[in-house]
Amino acid sequence: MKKLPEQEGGESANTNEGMRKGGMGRVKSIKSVLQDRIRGGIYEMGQRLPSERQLCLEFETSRVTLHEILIQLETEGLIYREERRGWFVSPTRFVYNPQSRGHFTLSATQQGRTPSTVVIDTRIVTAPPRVCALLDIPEGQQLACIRRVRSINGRAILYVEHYFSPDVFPGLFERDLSVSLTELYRDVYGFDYGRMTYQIIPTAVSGDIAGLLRVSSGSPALLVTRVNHARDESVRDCDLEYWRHDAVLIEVDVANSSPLPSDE
Amino acid sequence: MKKLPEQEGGESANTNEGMRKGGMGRVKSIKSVLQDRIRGGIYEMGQRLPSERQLCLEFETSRVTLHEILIQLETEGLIYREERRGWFVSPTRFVYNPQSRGHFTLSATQQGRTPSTVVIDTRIVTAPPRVCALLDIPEGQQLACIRRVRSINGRAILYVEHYFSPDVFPGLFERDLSVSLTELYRDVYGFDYGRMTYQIIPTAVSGDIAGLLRVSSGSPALLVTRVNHARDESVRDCDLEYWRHDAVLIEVDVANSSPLPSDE
DNA sequence: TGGACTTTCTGGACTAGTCCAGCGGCTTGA
DNA sequence: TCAAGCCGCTGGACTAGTCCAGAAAGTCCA
Repeated sequence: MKKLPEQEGGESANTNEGMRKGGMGRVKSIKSVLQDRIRGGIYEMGQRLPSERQLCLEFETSRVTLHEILIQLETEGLIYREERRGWFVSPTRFVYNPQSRGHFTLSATQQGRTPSTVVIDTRIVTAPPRVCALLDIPEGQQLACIRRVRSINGRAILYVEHYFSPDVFPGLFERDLSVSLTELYRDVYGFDYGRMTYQIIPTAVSGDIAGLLRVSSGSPALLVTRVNHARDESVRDCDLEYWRHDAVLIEVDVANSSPLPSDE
Repeated sequence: MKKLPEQEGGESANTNEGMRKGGMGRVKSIKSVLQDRIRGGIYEMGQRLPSERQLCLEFETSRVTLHEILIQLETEGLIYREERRGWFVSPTRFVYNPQSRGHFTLSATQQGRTPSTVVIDTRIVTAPPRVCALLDIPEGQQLACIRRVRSINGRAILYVEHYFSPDVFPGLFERDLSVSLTELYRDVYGFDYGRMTYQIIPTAVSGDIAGLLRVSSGSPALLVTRVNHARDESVRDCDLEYWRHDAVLIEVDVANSSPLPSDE
C-alpha cells in the first residue's frame, strides 16, 4: 500500500497495518522522507514540489493524508504554498530585531534580499479593541491607520497596521509611505522615541490579512505588537505586525541582562 | 462577513451547497460560531468542548471538516487538546519576558498561577548541530544537558534543554534542579551574567518533545533559544525552550531604543 | 499580432465512512 | 473493600472518493 523507495527500515508493509504496527505511522514516515529530500537539496530552495496527486501516487496514500503531511512541513517552516499554484521549498528566514525601529529595508538589503513595500490604504478608523488595550485609550476613539504589506524577493512576508492619533502627524497621508515611517517621523516631524514595549503572540490569520499574505485562512502567524512612547513617556503610536510564521526569525541582543530578583 | 446566531439556530443548510454559495464556506461559518461561544463564555475556560462526533451532528458536517476547524481554533490559541480526552478552552496566556533570567516561578506566581518543574534527566551528550551553531563550537563536542518540563496549573507549557560545558559547574547534577538554575549558578558557583542573545522561531514539535508537552506530533510551537555570555564575553551556556504556542505571550520592555541608522 | 476562449492542471473544500489506542467510569468478584 | 477487568466513549489516523475555483498554457480566429 505504500512503499518508499528505500525507506528507513526496509520493510514497510503493503497494507497500513504494517506501517502502523511498525511503530512509525504513515504520516511520520512519509514526512521524514520529504524532510530528507528538502534538507538534502533534492527539492531545491524556491522550487515547486511535485503536485499533491503525484505525491499521493508515489507514496500510495490518500490526498487527505498527504495534505496533512504538507501542512506539518509548512508548520515547521520547510515549505510554503501559493493558492492553487503549488507547494514550494521555503527560503531561509528573514532575521528581524523588533527592538531596532525602521530597519526593514536596510536589514533586508544587508541580508542579501530585495525588499519592497506596498501601501494598502490610509484611513481614519475607530480603534479596534486590541489597539485600545495596547494604547490604553477608551473604546470608540478615532485613530489614523496605515496598512502596508512588505515583501522579500517578491514574496509577501509581513502585513503591518500602524496606528496613531490623527493630529500628531498632519499631512502624513499625502507623503510617500512606502519608506521607513520612523524616518519620516524623525526627519519631517522632528519626533524622537523613548521607551518601547513589544509583544510576540503566536496566532492565526484569516480574512483579508490571510489574502494579503497569500496564505490560506487559518494558517499560523506571528503577531508582533509594538507600542512606542515619546521621551515624556506619553504613548505615541503602535504597530500590529503579522509575520508569515515560516519566513521570520526574531533575534535580539541584550547588552546587560536585568538583575535577578532576590526571592525566587 | 459574520454569520452567527441565526445561522446556527436556524436552518444551517443540510447540504453543503447551501452554505458554500452563501459565500462563507462551511469551515469559516462553523468556526465563527464556535469562536463566539468561546469568547462569549458559553464554553467556559478550562471546560471540555462537546465531543467531535457530537459537534458533527450539531453542525451537520463530517469529522474531517470539524477536526480541521478545531485545529484552526487551536492555532489561534482559543482551545487546546489532550490526547483522547477532548478539546478544552485555553486559559489566558502566560506572559514571559526572555530578557529576565530565571524568573519562571516568580513570574508565574505573580500572574496568579501555580508553577511546577519536573527534571526529565541530566546527562552528558554530544552537542546537537543546532547547539553547536548557537555556541559557536565544533561539531561532536561533549556537553552537559539538563532537560526539564515546566507546567502552569498542572498543564505542561514549556520544555527546556539546557546546555553547558561539563567542567563549568562541577557537582551540579547532584543538586535539586527543579528550581531556578540561574540562581544556582549565581549563589553556588558565584557566576554572573553579561550579555545575552535570544532568538524566537516559530516551529513544530514532534517525537518526545511533543509527548512531554502533551501535544500531538507536528503541532506548532515557539522555540526560544538563549545564549548567555560571561562578563568577559565568553559563551557560558544556552537554553532551547519549546513553548506551547497557545500558552505563551512574550512581552519585553525596552528602556531606550537603539538609534536610527542614517541611511535607510 | 494580440486578445478571447478552452483545456488541463493545481490546490481547496468537502463527505462518509473504517479501524485503532487510550481514558475513565462501571461492574464484578475475591 | 478494593483491585481487575470490561466497555463505552474519546480523539487519532487513515481511505477513497466528489465537486469547485483559480492559474497557466495552449489554440484559434479577427
